[in-house]
Amino acid sequence: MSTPSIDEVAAAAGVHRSTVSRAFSRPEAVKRETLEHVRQVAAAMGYRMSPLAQALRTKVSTLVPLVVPDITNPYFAELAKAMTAAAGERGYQLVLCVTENDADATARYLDAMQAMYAPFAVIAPYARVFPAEFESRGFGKRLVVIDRVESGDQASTVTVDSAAGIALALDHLFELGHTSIAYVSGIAGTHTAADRRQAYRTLAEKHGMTPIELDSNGIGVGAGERAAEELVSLRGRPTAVIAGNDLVAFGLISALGSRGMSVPGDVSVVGFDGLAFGARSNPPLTSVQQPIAEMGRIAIRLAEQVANGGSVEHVVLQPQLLVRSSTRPVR
Amino acid sequence: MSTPSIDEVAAAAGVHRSTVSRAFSRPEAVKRETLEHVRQVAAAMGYRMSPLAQALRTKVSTLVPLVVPDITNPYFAELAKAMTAAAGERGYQLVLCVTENDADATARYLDAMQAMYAPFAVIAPYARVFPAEFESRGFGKRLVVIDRVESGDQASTVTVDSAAGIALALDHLFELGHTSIAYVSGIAGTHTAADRRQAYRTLAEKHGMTPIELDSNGIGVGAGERAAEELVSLRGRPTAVIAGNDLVAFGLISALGSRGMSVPGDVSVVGFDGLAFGARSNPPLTSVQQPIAEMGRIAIRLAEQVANGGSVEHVVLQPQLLVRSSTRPVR
DNA sequence: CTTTTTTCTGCAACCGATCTCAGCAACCGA
DNA sequence: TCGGTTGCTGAGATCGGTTGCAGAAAAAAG
Repeated sequence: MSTPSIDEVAAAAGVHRSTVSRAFSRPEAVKRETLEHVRQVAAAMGYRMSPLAQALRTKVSTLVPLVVPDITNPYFAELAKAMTAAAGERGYQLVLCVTENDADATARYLDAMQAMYAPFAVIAPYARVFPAEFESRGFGKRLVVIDRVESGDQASTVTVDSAAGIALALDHLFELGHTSIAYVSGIAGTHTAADRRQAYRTLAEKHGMTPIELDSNGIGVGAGERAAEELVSLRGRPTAVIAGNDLVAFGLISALGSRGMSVPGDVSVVGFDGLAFGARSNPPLTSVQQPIAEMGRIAIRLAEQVANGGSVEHVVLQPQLLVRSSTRPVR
Repeated sequence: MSTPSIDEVAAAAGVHRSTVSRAFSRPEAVKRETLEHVRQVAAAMGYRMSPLAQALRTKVSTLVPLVVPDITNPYFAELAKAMTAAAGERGYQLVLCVTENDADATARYLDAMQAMYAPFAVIAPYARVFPAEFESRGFGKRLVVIDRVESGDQASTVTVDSAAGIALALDHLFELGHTSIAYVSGIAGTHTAADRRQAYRTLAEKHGMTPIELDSNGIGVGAGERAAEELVSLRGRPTAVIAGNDLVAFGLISALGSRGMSVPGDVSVVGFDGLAFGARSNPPLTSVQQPIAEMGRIAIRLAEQVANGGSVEHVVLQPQLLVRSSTRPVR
């Protein structure tokens, strides 16, 4: 037996539909006794309002799409987890939209969610995103991007300070005595990926080190593999490498292992993301940690802000260094 | 400018609402010329039907919930990916419901999806699931469980043959000369987890080996950690261990590494799941592979079957051994 | 004890579709 | 030519809520 409709509840409580409706969505507009009575009757009947009917009428739902390219990537998985919690706290229901990095799929998802009257959308991209493309897709500025964007007035963003993160990694390695530190960017074509890489170059030179970029024009997966290949063949081999993200770091360590090099024995590795899984990898990964939970909460806040007519904003968070076991003093 | 409503399209095409509706949902009931005309006008206006209004009226939506306890667990992430694809192929839209292993959250999700007129639900549990609990939650038998269940007539299931999988792992290790093979079950309280463990016991004894269970009453995360602890302190230390799932295997390898033991140098490890990530772990993980993509497709098929009044069914798939680098002949 | 204001509830239109039913035209065979 | 099908379209109720408006009852003001 399915849940009763509003009319059945109204009949049972001896009031009109609209009163039942108000009892739930605008309680202050109903006399106290009536309200209690209606709620009691409703509860007894196991009544719950239809979100469909509600959304249809009000043109607003509590569905919030989180668009990610690949849920299999633990970074996006952790983000999804954090965003689910953050959305739940504010009464929203997160809908995960996995695009497999396909622009069409993204567009379809956004259209579908638009049709469901989602109040706004959050998107965590794999490649540079052009908010203008989304403007036409109906969400306008009601969009939060977990990356930097080209033209800052079109969508809110929340990111972590790339330069600060890279500095954290570099300083840690300097303290351990490393002086030859390479960088693997990995596959992501996001602005932040580019920023981290640029930060590496700039900071390396600032410290009088010549930047060594591994797999510098790598495409697709297997960045770690290719980087390892390059690394072992390098004369004057670097003693440490910073990876643009944790997944690349894992791949790199694996590929290094296959070539008989151990981490941190032969080379130190620091990742970027600070994923929980890094604590159980072999070896546990030292990494620049992004405050993912906080990013989720902020993303929701920014989204609500523009949805309520507020202004677009760009929040940049500070990362922290998470020291585990993949780095060690240079011999 | 949002998408026009059916009435606006009808007006523009000079026909009645109902004709526009039929032009899309029951084209064979409309004269050819009318149909083409309506479709043309609709396309020109960028019209798309409101899934909300549609679902409200027909009491059927294309939303299919996939309930998983933790999207951060790569097994569930891969399952989600496969199910998204499988659902998409059949015209459904998967909605990921992450419960954080909380029964209330599960109930809330199921209620919500029921209210959205989801035709059925797929659930991948962390603990034993009792379909009876869900029967009352509105989905009745329109439920597919990615695990074995207690009473087989209440919900369809799709699983992989645990005994066959364990046999695969065991035979592989036997071929490599291992004779002392331990087992770590890990944290999952599912029926399949229990089945794998039982299969290990049975098969070990059948081969004249005394079963060695590590962390045999482990609770919560850190199974790999505790198992490693036990393993190193064991006299007559096993030369290989089978993990109940890949995640535990990763944790075990990590913890072993921290204790100065290398895999596969000191001990061989085989996992269970065959996750893609295992190819990039250190070392790449030998594992019993579940045909996850196929499981997704079958889950959808079974669900459709009971939704259309068909019968509950239990599909058991055969696993395959994925040999990578975490196993090696015994010295 | 009126008059005015406030509080509460009911009425009915509306959101955007679907679907049964009835009506009309064209077509069939007799 | 006429009754009976068949094919197509329109009318209007319906799904389950929300909300502006109006009116009754209660409270406050005069």
